[in-house]
Amino acid sequence: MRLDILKQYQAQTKCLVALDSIIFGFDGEELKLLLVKRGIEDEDRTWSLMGGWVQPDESLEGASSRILFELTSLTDIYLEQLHTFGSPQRDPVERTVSVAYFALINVEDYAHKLSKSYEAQWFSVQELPKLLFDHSSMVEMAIEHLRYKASQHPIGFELLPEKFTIPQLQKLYEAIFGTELDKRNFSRKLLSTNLLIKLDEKQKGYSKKGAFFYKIDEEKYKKQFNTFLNFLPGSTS
Amino acid sequence: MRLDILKQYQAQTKCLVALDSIIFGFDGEELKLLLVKRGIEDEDRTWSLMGGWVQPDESLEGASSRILFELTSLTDIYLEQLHTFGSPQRDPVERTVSVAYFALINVEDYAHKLSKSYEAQWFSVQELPKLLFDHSSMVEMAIEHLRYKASQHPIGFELLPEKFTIPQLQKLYEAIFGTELDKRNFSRKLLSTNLLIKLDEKQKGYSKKGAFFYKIDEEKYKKQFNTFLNFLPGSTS
DNA sequence: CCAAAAGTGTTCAACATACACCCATGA
DNA sequence: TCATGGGTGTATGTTGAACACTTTTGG
Repeated sequence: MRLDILKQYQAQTKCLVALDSIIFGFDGEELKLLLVKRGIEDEDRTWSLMGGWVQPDESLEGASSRILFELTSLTDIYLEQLHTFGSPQRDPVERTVSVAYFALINVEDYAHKLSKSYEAQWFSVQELPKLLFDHSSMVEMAIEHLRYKASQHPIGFELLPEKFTIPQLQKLYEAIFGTELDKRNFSRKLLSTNLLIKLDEKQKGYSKKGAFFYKIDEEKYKKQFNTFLNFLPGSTS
Repeated sequence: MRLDILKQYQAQTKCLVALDSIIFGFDGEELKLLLVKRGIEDEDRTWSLMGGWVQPDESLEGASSRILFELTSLTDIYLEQLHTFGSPQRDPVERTVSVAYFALINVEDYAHKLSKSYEAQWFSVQELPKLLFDHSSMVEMAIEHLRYKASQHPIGFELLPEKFTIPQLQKLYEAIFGTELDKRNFSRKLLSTNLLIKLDEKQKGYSKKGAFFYKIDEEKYKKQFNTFLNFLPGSTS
């Protein structure tokens, strides 16, 4: 190793590297965000994104899965790096570069798994509290990204239980985009992807007639994920 | 400030934070990447992306502009954060988290501005040399992102001189997507965006007839940038 | 039997594709 | 005058949007 190179490395100021997760969920009606209580002063412990430090021998993806697992006890979650935030003043305690991750989980199935060690709570994305540091900008970017992504890829499934109905899926898309959709066009478009497998079972309790459950064709879904599906749905009249 | 919080900050291992730029250019024929010579051993100085350290009081965007300016003397460049790379072993000297930035510049106009202090060279994206560390994955991701982005947004203009012809623009899109396009459909689609302003001047020297120059309507371009234009062009027969 | 949600088909407009010929000019 | 690239129009198929009625069943 050349000495001047080593010196150059040693001359650099190091930085704290943290990670924050924007965790989306869907309860059947509204798009939700999972927040925890956190703060640097006793008196102003505010709501914030779930986060943590990147450990010395940990990759960023590794850290994001670990942190999500600590909070939710879930593995195999849809997780995607969103953006890295690094303005010098973003953390008033000490300069910290934070890598934001974008996560999609299914509220209903896993609500009971939430760790008791955190004061965690689901908030509607419509009514978010004031957040720590620059977490509001992270959330804003994440919502924009969710829309972008959901318009191109059938990513919505990540937010639903394994078995879901078409009206449920439609409500999800309506929540993501904040619009109403025409159910005839929606279901036609959806079924034309051939990504759904119709089950014999019907949903009980929600409506009198009951809607058929579907599940996703995992094979095709994974294969087609990176093809553009132009999934932005047409609106209702 | 609560003491336990402060202690928690102090207990964390800090990390070197660097930045690498994937700089695209277009010479009228091929999509190019700007690389510099760099390396940690005398004997294996390899080609690499232009990069640098993030300074203590500098934002990430600030660092990326600074580093690009050092190399090219250009300001006001299209620059976008791509992804942060942080696997523990990516830099063999010491753990370094690197934020990759994606830059689009115009080769022709600014070729002469390249700093002499770096051994910099344009390479066709078709024939890239072996690169330092994980820079090849960064480049791969950047190319994919360029395609994605260019298919949705009229981002191609960033790679061209202020005045350009429609055949030039078509060549650029062909280079980005690695396909041939039908010029009739391409120009119709392009002009239908109403983003181009036809100039009186014609290009000289390249063809006998000469093609009209166009410039972009900056106003509309900026306004429409974040609308999806679905710009993926149809192919030729 | 009625209210509430599920499910389904058709028409029309817009857009994407395929395709071929004439134009301008420098050599 | 001819070779080279520039520029344009039309016909056809596909896709998305608008729109209304029938079905099921729990209360």
